[in-house]
Amino acid sequence: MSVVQSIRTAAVAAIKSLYNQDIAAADVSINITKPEFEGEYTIVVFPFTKFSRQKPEETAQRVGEYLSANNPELIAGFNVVKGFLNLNINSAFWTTFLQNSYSNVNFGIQPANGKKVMVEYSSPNTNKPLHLGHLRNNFLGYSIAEILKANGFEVIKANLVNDRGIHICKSMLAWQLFAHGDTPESTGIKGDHLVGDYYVKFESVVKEQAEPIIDRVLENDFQDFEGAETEKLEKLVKAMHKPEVKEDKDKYNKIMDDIKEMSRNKTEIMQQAKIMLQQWEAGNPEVRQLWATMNGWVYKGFEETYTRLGIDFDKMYYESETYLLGKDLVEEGLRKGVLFRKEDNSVWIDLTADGLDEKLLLRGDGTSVYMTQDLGTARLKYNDYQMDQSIYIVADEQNYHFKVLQLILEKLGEPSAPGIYHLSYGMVELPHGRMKSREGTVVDADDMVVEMIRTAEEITKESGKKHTDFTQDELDALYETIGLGAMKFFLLRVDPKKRMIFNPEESIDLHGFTGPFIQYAYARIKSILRETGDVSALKDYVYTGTLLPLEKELIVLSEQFSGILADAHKEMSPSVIANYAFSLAQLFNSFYAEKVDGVPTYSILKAADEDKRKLRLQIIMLTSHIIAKSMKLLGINVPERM
RNA sequence: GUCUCGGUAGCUCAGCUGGAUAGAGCAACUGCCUUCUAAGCAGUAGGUCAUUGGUUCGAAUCCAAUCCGGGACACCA
Repeated sequence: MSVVQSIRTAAVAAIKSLYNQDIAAADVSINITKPEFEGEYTIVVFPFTKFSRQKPEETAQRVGEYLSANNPELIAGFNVVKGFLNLNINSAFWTTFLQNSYSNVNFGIQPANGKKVMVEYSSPNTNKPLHLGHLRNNFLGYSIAEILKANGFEVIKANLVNDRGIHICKSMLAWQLFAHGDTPESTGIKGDHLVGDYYVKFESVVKEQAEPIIDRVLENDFQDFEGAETEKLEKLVKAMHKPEVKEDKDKYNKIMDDIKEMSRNKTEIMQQAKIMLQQWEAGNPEVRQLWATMNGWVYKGFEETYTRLGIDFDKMYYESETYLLGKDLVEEGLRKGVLFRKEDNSVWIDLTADGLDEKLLLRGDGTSVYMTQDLGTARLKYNDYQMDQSIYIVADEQNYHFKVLQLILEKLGEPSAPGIYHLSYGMVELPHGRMKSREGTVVDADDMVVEMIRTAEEITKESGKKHTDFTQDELDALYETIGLGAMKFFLLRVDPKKRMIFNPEESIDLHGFTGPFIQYAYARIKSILRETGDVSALKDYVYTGTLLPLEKELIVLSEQFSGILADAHKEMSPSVIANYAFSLAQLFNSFYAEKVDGVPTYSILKAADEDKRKLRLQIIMLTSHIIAKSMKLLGINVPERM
């Protein structure tokens, strides 16, 4: 049981005994004592005054007296400042805790709780390489999965690959038209990048072909369109010329975008892509062959990137195998009367009672939409694993989609419904706004990784450290550890909910609140531990002297680790771990560096006596284990030397 | 228009289940390498916690309204 939990329990008993009042443990407000006051933890007693009918000071005094009298093993003393009861935890409690924990590399990790969770993340499209946004998704998904494991859950890491659809056909068609048979082997270009290049090529041809169509539309010539489309365009063009629309830039741009989009759809190359999609769906052998070949290139490229990033999956799902799912769910829904059919044969669900709209689930021609497919996939996943929770790591632009997904599953009575959890994260943006592949402002993931590792090498060389006994392989591994560590930490240290801005002009820092800062603290500890020789004497050792301030602070902070793990899970946020690991490293650095008149206060190897040496060794060993574990939960490695 | 997320130091962010004088890092400025690794440490400076009201012994935190910014509300995925 953690210290805070012990205090809560004791406080509940105290209130019961003193005031005959039943309160919940969770209602005891406990803070970390501010540095300017004495003590480690503080109970806020203001809420107790309602039933104590005493002044806050008196209430605090009585509770303090009761606690120290009845829990001498835990509480050694207290002081009262206004309504704050500052508790001194018995220092034997801390040193016993330390002795129990210092050698445990899995300190804080929870035993299995019998619950199963799926985390779906990454889920890339196979028409272009990964970019910075995917990196945030990948690191988040990986880290959330590891955090869940540390909290005792069984975790299935899943990746649903978007390997079919019109966007894939675009790359395929452009390759067919313009590549002259180029392959990754013949060009030396990584497969996902090669395919991505043809996706870009496709878009540029569309743009070219759409221009004359747009021009005609703007001159009220609708020869490229028919029927309802012509009417819609007439309206749009008319609206565009209204003075109030011309004033409103947003409105004007929106109309212009609509016209552009409709025109793009009429281009010859877009028509060809649509035909190709139909051929793919019909199982045309030639198209399927090309599809398999090009996807194969992409997978090889992705595999390389995933391996380098240390990202892995337990289960792969492919949309080409799941896109037809969900139709049987729709049939069931119709039978149950949850869904309804319109005159044109399309199938809908009415969500207006829940404050949402009507949602289409099958088109008039019987084909399914994104939502239908996701409904089917949710059932497939559940049938595969019967997990208690299914987490989707997906950007916040899809908040509405997931809200609707869960609601529909609920209405259909699917057992997977209650477990659906959308871990919604904010987009990574550039200083000038969102990344747009059409505008070529996308930060490529592979480039980013190379750049970070190069920066790590540069800074390492500038640092003036002599790595004379490192082999070249060891140096390369070190740069990789530091570079990736900096990048992952950068993307994980911020609350997932918040969008973040990345400036490619400024390389990611390696100083301050960063991965390498924490890695450095770890390497420093390991450097000391290499010099200590036999540590078996620490095993049963419990320090009994007086703890100096930073010795105690390090133990207190370490003891909070399991609580931090629980918080990270509750908040679904790796940033909780990142912040904690940084605080711990920071505190260790102060401990390491403090000097009075040139004499280190907390020297370990040259401690004033054997007791202090043993105590401090236990402290830094525990610290090193927690740092290593925290970083592991973020998917970051720590170097033995740097 | 409706829904939703955000607005804290020049910049990037913590703190948000209400608690003591709002914290880090970067950038700026001052010190500290004959050292258990200076990717570090110690310090200075920097704030109307978007605004206004409300609830409370107590509000950055909860509620309401307003302003600013992102996103969503497709027979796209």
